[in-house]
Amino acid sequence: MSKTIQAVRGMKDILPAQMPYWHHLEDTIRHILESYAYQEIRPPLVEKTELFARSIGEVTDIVEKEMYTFADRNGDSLTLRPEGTASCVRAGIENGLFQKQIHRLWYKGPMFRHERPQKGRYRQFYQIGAEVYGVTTPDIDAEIIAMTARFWQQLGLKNIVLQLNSLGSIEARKTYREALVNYLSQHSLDEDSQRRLQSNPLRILDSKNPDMQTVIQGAPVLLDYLDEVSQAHFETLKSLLAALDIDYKINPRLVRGLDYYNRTVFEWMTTELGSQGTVCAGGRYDGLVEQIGGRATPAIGFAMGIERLIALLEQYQKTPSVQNPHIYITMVGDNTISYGLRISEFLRNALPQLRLEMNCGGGSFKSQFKRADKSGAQFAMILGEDEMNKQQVGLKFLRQTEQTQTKEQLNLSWDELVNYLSEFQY
RNA sequence: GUGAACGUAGCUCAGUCGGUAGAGUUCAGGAUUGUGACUCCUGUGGUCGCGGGUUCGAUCCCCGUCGUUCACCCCA
Repeated sequence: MSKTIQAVRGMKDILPAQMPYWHHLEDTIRHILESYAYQEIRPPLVEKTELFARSIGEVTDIVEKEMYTFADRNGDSLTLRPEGTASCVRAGIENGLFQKQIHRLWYKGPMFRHERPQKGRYRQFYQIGAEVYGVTTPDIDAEIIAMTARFWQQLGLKNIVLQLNSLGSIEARKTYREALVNYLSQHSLDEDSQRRLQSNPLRILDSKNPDMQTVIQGAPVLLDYLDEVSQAHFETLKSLLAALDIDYKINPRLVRGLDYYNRTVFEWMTTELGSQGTVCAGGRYDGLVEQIGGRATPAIGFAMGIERLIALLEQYQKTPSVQNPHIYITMVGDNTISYGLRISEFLRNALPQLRLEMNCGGGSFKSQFKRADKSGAQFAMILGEDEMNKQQVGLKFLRQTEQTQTKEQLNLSWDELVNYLSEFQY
């Protein structure tokens, strides 16, 4: 034990028992994304550090203290991506995807942030995200939100609520920020808030400290500072959501942690995961492409935390179980192993859908049967010297279903076996 | 980064007011010389997270460290 190497802190193995949840979630989301005409993109996991510093914001926590940054052999500073949007934007610019075109992109994969691990928060965690480039109008905001709502509905997840806000234009946000800082500086703030006054004053509005609530109540409201265009954008979005019957709650204190957001921001939250309740979040970042060096291109996107969604799925247990083999092959007697191998390869040729598990590693006949039972297989195949000499197989039902009234063990030739199995409903 | 609780067999846990550990389960074998699920028997499996201190003696007490969990912070 003392010399064993453990996984690095905050990085977990996703074990076979969990895989059905992951597959189910990934498949469901991917099909929906495709039904909205999104196309997958897979940028590298590593980028130049500067990319994240410039997009996420120099003074954010992510960039200041949470990135896995290291020097490449040539001295370049590289970083394991802490989020997906920056890479997508970079890839889009580099490959000329945004030249007066509308692009709907999606990605999935691991992200890395050096945070203290906690429920729903890991140092390597998985996100699925989507982004749309080239659309200024709020129709796309509404479509994106409708699509995310469809995710939860399709996955059978309840109790996820939508919070919505508008940050206005970059200029409006700046004006508001000044007003807010001005107001807050005249009041006594707790330690965290004092720190945030410099870095991200809008965050102070989100403080959980009860002592801060009265100060927060009296603070100027962001929505009052919205420029006209942003206001109209927001109004249209709200009416579109109403037309789609999508419930939402305006949260004037909803600010995203990343600097690049403007106008629409939204968050899907649950109260069932402890303090990490945000399951999906996103918004507009109309200035980002230009900021990274591309031609000015409006954009909107979101990302969701897969571990958090899986945790919800597990609570509801709305998932198929692990894929058991259909047949477990047991063997006794001389030369029956090669007979078993030949039959199993023959069957895999004839019936590619079939899941076969060979008993490997020996063991008494009894223990082979125990393994067959444990494997969850529908059938045990028995291959002994008798069967081999007659070029047959024994097939025994291990489980009772409507289909298996015949509980008798069958003895079949190879061809009969293929016929029998091809008509069997699993 | 801050705080709290916890680290005993592959898994779930008990235990020793300080005298180097036990159950269930898993796995292997047997009762049933080629037939699982129930039952019974036997066996494998632990430097009690790691390092140091106190002590005749530490898994237990103390300190440190690593890890886990939860909360703060931050965020998906």
